[in-house]
Amino acid sequence: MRTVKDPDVRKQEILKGALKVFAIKGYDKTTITDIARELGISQGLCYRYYASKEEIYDAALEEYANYILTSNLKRFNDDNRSFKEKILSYAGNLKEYRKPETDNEELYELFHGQNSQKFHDQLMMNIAGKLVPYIAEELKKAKESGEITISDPDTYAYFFVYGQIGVLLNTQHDPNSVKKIQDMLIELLNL
Amino acid sequence: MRTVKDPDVRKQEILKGALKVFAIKGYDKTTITDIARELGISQGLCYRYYASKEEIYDAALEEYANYILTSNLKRFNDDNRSFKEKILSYAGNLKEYRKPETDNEELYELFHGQNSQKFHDQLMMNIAGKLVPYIAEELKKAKESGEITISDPDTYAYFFVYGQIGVLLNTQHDPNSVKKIQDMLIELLNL
Amino acid sequence: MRTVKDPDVRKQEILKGALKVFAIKGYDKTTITDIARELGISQGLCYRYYASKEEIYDAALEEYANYILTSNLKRFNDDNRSFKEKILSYAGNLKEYRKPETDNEELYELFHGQNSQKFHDQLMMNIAGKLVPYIAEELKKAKESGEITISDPDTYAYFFVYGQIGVLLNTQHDPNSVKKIQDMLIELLNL
Amino acid sequence: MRTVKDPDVRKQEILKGALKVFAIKGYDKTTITDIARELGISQGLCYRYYASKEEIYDAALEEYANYILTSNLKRFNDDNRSFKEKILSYAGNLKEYRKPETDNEELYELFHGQNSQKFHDQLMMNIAGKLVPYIAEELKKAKESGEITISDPDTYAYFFVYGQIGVLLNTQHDPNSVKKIQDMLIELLNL
DNA sequence: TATGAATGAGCGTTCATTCAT
DNA sequence: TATGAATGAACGCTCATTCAT
Repeated sequence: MRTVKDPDVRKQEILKGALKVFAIKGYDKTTITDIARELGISQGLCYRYYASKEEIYDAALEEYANYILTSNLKRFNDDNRSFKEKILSYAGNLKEYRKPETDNEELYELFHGQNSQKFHDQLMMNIAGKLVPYIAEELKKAKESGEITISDPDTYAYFFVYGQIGVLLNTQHDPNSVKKIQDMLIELLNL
Repeated sequence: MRTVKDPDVRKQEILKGALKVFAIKGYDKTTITDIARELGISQGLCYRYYASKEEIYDAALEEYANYILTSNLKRFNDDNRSFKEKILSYAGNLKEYRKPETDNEELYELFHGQNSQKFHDQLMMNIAGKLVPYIAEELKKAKESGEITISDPDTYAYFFVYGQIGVLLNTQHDPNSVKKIQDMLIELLNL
Repeated sequence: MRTVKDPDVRKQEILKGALKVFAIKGYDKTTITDIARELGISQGLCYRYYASKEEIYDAALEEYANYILTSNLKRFNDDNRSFKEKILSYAGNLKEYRKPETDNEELYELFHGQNSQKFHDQLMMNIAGKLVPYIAEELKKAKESGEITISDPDTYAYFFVYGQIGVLLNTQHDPNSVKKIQDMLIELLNL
Repeated sequence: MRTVKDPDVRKQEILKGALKVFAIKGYDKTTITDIARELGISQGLCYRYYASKEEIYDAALEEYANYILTSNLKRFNDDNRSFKEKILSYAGNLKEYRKPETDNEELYELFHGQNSQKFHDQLMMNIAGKLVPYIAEELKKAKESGEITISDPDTYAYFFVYGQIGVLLNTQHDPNSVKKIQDMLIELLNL
């Protein structure tokens, strides 16, 4: 059975299948055959679109990180909201990154498997790195407008992004974790 | 050339060699042969002391994490110091975890290689997890003594540990990173 | 040099090559590399068709046992022959199991090597186990028709099959062994 | 802890320990370390008395085969018994080879393990080979004395020894197997 | 474009054997 | 004589990658 598809569609499709398998089994334990079987294609085809397994992995991780970031920033960039609203909502956003509205719902469950820890951490780190500039930007604006008093917005940005991830990473099963972070932020920033 | 050594010495020696190679090349790319060659022993000998490559890796990571933690806590547990002193010094301590006084100096340079990112991250995560309880403890004491006003010390502990690591991780080449963190902490905690 | 073949053909081919090498060197001393080299293929290919060395061995032994059994039963099941004819011919059949009419002629010589003793024994045991039910069936028919007088056909079946194998095994180089067995059978069963 | 023993005692001791482990685990899966551990000695010591693992195995198998043979022949060689008594008792003897009177009782259970099949078969084959001459001798005497009428005692000897083993091998759990063989022998030989 | 049979380098691991003590 | 740490060759097996179809 030989199905011909538009190259761009195929490329995207491979990424999606790879993402799922990598998330379940982790990089090492995932084979190209696994990915091909997941998609119902041959291994050879993967190599028409990506030069190596590593390239597929990187692309898949990047893709997913961007996807999460984008859906989070949608709410974050809403200029009608105050700094306080934005900064407080972001903890909740991050927590729910695993509940995408679209067709990735099945992934939600995957990240609770044991094998996905490393993937999970890497994803978090990737997202955190991308998120920092946006938070820094907000902090700078808030500083200029006098809403908050801080010395170095960049340091704060790193600190807040990674700090929140740390809390979320370690309190995954605490339903109040978001609330606790928000309380803390209010205290710390005198909001 | 056959050199017989005390089992405990050998076991430790293997850990040290493994640590170095893992740090340089990362888990996957490191082979048992690499480790054996590094130490000038046969691969078979590694398996006399550890059951598998993974066991060696875990032991090496754990060992190093404990080493760093211990040397940091030495200063941290000094009860003559005030809360402020302790909390401010800890950022500096963490930053210098790669400059042990003893014989691990050679490792210092290793962590800048490209392949060590994953190892580095895992090490950080491991240390962070171990560190949190101590920070939480200090925060609780400071809260009770009225030095600071915070709602939930546990959340703060995660937040501060991971937040600081995030800053350090991303500003490795900024000589002022410690100073910046300290300034931020003073502001945030009104110290 | 890459030769693509039909999977079924390849699978059979591997079995045949494996059979030869196992017969020469025995299970332990045979490596997958040996088998691959014998066939002029890569070791990896063996694992595409069989999950392990043991699986290859079992399949090869089984295959050959069935082959011998089938060619023997062809003559044995000829209902035009009397019980006496059948039971006497079977010793000769078994002796000649190593002289297949088709393309296995080369195997004939192999079973005289020193290393093949274990393989040889196992093959014999396997065939014997498969043969017993047929002999038992014949004995039951002959008992019912009054051709012979025996108490327990099943016991006789085991006894006769293994007994004959024992003789053949130990008199491989005696050209009269078949004749001797036949004489004995005539005496024992008063045929 | 270093225990010095008489060389001959040690050599015998090693054989006994090896026998046990080989019987349980089979040749391949048994390591020299296993044997050494069983005996509470070092692996190195095994090599002072035997040149290789295979030599230990062969010696152990041979030793045990001889042991069983000897204890069986004790009863068999009793010249006060008639041919009929001897030939009928031998099936029972063989069946009980695994119940030695002395200190090998523990071995009795071992031969029921899954791994011991090959060892078991080899042992049987070995014993059978050794037993044939004695049976042949008895048959010749009986033929000369007119107790039985047979053409070629040697062929009969192989046939009877292997035939009986075949029955015993395949009816291990039938408590009447010995009785069935004896009935058959009486019929076949008109005893 | 797509398939999947075939390759082959390389891995983790085992263990009979050696030898410094 | 006895130990057991050390060796190293070899094994079974995996899998990213290639290529004939």
